Amino acid sequence: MGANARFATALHVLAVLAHQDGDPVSSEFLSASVNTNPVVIRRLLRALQTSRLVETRKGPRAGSRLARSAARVRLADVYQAVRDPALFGLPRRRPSPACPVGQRIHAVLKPLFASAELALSRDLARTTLADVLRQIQRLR
Amino acid sequence: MGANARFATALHVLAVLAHQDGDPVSSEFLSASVNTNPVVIRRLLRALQTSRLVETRKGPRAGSRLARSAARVRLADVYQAVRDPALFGLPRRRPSPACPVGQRIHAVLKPLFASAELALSRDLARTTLADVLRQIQRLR
DNA sequence: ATTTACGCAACCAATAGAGTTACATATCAT
DNA sequence: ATGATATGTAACTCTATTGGTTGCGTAAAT
Repeated sequence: MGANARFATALHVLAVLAHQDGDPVSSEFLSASVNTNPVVIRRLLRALQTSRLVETRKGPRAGSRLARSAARVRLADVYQAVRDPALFGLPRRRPSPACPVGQRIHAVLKPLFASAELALSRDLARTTLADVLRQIQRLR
Repeated sequence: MGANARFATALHVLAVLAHQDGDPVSSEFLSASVNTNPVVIRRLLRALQTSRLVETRKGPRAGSRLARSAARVRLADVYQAVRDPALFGLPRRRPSPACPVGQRIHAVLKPLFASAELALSRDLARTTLADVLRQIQRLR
């Protein structure tokens, strides 16, 4: 998939849940809309469950549904639920401690990266899942 | 490497260039500070050259140096130079056109993603390479 | 009980990126 | 000119991540 496509897929899934408001939706159904395997969807749903964005029941006529109204789900919440641990990673290999720059660069960069990611989250918090659903329905 | 570690490595390289202000620095020297292979650094430098952030000369006593003062290099410029084409990718597999949500979700998400990335860039534009160097030197 | 759908482990495949090697090319110094 | 130096670039391997897939156990509704 593309870079960080989990976020887009999560929003897709949540949009379907919002669209089918109330009714539990099976991972089979979701995977058909996303065009992938049900297990991939279940993996994604687990992250959304952990963040209390969706609830899932087992058994016949079961599936997943939103744990709160779509208006209360901000894109920033979804991003937090499924994002990679670090948007801006640091290289695996440690810089040379012999170089004055290498010795300190990572310590300097960390808070700068944190600030940038905060700015990102703030922007994502401006839009809710309800907004997304509204736009989807407006496109008809 | 970690996710998007190219950005951190690029900033590391540029910080070294700023630190050695004026003097051309070889990819050999840079790779020692970053703790990697010179070719990896040269690949990175090419992206920075393309964005006119560094200039490189060949031959003996040659190497790379900043193409403008460190105060004129914003982190957002560096990010633009080395970032992945799309911060938030879309899944490779197209959603089902049979599903009303799947049919439209990507079109709705695209501008939302663009807005978030713009917010990110705006934050990164608040800091310059000179700021980074100053902080490194302050840590002594 | 039977059926349905999730949970989860295990594995394979595709992808991207770093790392590496090798060699051609440009340029400086003499 | 010539030799030394450092980049440019292609080609390859290695590794990590992620999606995709299969199989089976388990919970819950009827």
